[in-house]
Amino acid sequence: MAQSDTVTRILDTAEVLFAERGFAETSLRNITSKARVNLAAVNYHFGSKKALIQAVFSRYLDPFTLRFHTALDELEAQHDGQVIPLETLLETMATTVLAVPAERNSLKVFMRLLGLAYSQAQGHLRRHIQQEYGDVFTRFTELVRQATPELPDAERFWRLHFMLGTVIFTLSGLDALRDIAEKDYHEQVSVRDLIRRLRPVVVAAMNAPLPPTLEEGHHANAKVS
Amino acid sequence: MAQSDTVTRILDTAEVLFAERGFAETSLRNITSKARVNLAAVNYHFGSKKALIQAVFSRYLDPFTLRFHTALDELEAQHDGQVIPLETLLETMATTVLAVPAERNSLKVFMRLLGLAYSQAQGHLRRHIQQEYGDVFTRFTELVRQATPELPDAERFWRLHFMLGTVIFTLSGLDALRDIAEKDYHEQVSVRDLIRRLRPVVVAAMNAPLPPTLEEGHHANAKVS
Amino acid sequence: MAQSDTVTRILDTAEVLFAERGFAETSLRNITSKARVNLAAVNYHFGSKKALIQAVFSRYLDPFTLRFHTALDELEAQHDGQVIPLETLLETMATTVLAVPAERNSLKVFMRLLGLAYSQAQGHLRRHIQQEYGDVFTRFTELVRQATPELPDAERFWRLHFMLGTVIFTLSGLDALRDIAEKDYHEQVSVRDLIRRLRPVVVAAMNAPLPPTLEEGHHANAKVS
Amino acid sequence: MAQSDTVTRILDTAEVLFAERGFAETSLRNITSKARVNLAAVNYHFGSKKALIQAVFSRYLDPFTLRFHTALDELEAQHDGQVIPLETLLETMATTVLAVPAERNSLKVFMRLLGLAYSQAQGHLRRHIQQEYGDVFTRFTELVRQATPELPDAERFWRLHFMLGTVIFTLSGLDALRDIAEKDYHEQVSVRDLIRRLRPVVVAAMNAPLPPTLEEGHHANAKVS
DNA sequence: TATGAATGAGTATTCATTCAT
DNA sequence: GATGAATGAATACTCATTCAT
Repeated sequence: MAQSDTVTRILDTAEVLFAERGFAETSLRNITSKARVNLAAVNYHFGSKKALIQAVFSRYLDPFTLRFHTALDELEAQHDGQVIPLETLLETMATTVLAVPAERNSLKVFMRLLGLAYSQAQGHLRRHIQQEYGDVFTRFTELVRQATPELPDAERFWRLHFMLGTVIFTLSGLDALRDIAEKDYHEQVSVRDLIRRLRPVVVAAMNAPLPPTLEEGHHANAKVS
Repeated sequence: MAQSDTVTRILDTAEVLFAERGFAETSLRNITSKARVNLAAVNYHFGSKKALIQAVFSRYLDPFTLRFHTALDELEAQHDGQVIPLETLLETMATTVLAVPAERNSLKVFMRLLGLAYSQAQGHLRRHIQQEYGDVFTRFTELVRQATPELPDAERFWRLHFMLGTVIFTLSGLDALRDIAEKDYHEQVSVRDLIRRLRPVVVAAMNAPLPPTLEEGHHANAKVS
Repeated sequence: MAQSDTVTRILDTAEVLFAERGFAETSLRNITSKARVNLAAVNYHFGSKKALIQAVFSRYLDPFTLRFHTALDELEAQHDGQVIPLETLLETMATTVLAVPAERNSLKVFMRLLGLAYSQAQGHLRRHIQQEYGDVFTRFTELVRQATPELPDAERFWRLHFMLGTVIFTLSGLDALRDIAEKDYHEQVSVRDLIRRLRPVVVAAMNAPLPPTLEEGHHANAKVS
Repeated sequence: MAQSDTVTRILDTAEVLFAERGFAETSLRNITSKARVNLAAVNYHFGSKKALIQAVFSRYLDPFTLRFHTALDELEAQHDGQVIPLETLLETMATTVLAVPAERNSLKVFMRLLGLAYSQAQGHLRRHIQQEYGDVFTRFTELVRQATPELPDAERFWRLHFMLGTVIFTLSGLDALRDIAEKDYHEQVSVRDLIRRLRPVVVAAMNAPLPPTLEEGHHANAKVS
């Protein structure tokens, strides 16, 4: 158990420090000294810093993938071949996202990590995530496609990413925003509260009217790369 | 020209490398060697790496602030005390954002930098931006407030940040997304094209129905920190 | 032995180089390259250059403090509550000072280091010495007080420091002075020889007549800051 | 006059900073920025940092040498071939030392600088001082020799340096000692006050009985290098 | 005469990783 | 299975000095 304990303490400490400072700004010394673990333990147990970063993500994403597949299985069984409404799909995803960290650490940390995964120069991480967890997202987007037949494929693709940006940006920068919100509007904002606010916005965004096509749109008058 | 040249080359190189790899992952050696400039030149001209980072932002944000203030002045003059419609405000902002980098480097870099500013552990940078450029955003949000009187203040605050997330996330991760989009949908996506797609989404999101209040909403059944 | 060896070699080399050139003029590169040790070893074993400087002193002062306390214990036991004569106290201190470096390196190095500790801009070092080794000096000065009841406290304070200056200045600049002395007076001067010369001078200085009080002294006629 | 002004400001600033922190710890940047002078000015006007250090000393020592020679001329004229008493010689030296800085900056700075000259690794400085100002000290020690005919030459040499140590150590570390003295003995100590205390001590020290010769002294029983 | 720009060599320190035990 | 010691490479930054103007 001593080994397992060491591994767990490294992961627990690493995820918090990564979320707080980013990957490059968190040294193995930071992690091992805060975790009260030998400096060489990370390389011993994980092999490298990169592998540790991936392990931190796996601890969240593995159970998420499992649960999400199960939830989608149930949804499909319930609807028995019929189209699952968009709102139900989004609802299900939100519920699953919320459920996983509830078992473990905090949702905030998870979201910070997701934000970092996108913004920081960790190509290996993006590749790792894409490779290990791409399937469930492909399945999900296919269901979304069926739920929004009127949307051109490209439009749907972009809108899904618009919304991904909304969610990740907001939840990963939650602390800073929450501070401002509380100071200016004297409001206590919980993650659950934020999800409540997100729902109608996301739905409205997905159902927004289509943009004018390029032909009938305004003429570009400046070159922008 | 000698001084100006060195300073400019440092800034040009730094902004590209920062955008590609992030701040911590870009060393002064990286910058100076790629810019073909002496290693000590950064500290000579800027004082520190932090100051260089801030200078990179200032080169975008200074002209942006200037132009945006001017544009808002014009808008207010045109509407002569009457409320400026939300779409006009968003349109104006988009135009200004597009105009500035067009004079300089690329919009993509600017957006990547903005994304990094939010996600990376650069407290000094967030403070610097807030302090130097907070005014024009305050002015803008006040105009948005007048354009959306039916929205509660807190709701407007969050929706603006939802949309900020959408824009920054999408535009800052543009390259990766564009690759996928082109592969899957055989579509060439320009920034201008993306802005066209963003417009109806943002408007719809801002005008989405209000969420149910907490009292009448679903009961929370899981604790999420 | 590996660890002990590296640490010892760093300390041995550092104390010699510090004594020769001073702290600021001795770089960690100087030390590690001369000690045939990895450049990072100093930071690994000591944490910082400051800590190394303090460690160099501790290696002398720790055994000195121990021995001096023991010697004073013995003196007090011998005199059984009666006042210990000043000359005995000075004799004991001299003997202890001589004994410690005899076990280790050279007295000359120790004295050079002490001189540096006072003259160089190493506030941290003065604080460290004061804090770690202040007790034994307090004990010593208290015994000196009892041995010289006729001296006003302030006068005794200053005279002790006058003598400290004599000893440290002479012994720390020993090499240069010795060169001159040998050239001019064809005399081989050992440290032991110098101590012999110091004894009557120090005793006479401590027992010098009191200066005229300010009131009856010469009137100051020039302002000196 | 602009040039002269620049030179003076550099010298004024340099002597203060050198006295506060030492030579190595004071950079040309420190000096020039505090003096509000161009960074290249030191090298322009003095040629190098070493030359600046020497110039700082010359500004004190040149007038000192002049005055001291004059004072000794007068003394010799007054005593007309007869031996000048030791106390008179010491008195004259003290007066001259006090007089020079009174015209310029502070005595404390001068003494700090003298202390540094001895303790810091500035071989060039010691050589410079010896070479430029050795004569007047040779003249002075010859007069001291005549005033103390009973002292063996070597003994006189050492005692003079003992006293040099007393004076330089005390006056150069004055600030720290003054702080302690004021805290412990509630005494305000001026330099003039300290000189008053030094006088009887130095005289007593110079007149101390001769030490036992080596033959009749205690036998050394430990080798000390 | 004076200075802003530039530079090559240097500083202490930190890094992830390796290795012998 | 685990760890203290060690290391080579890199980090940001500072230095005194030079040089073109």
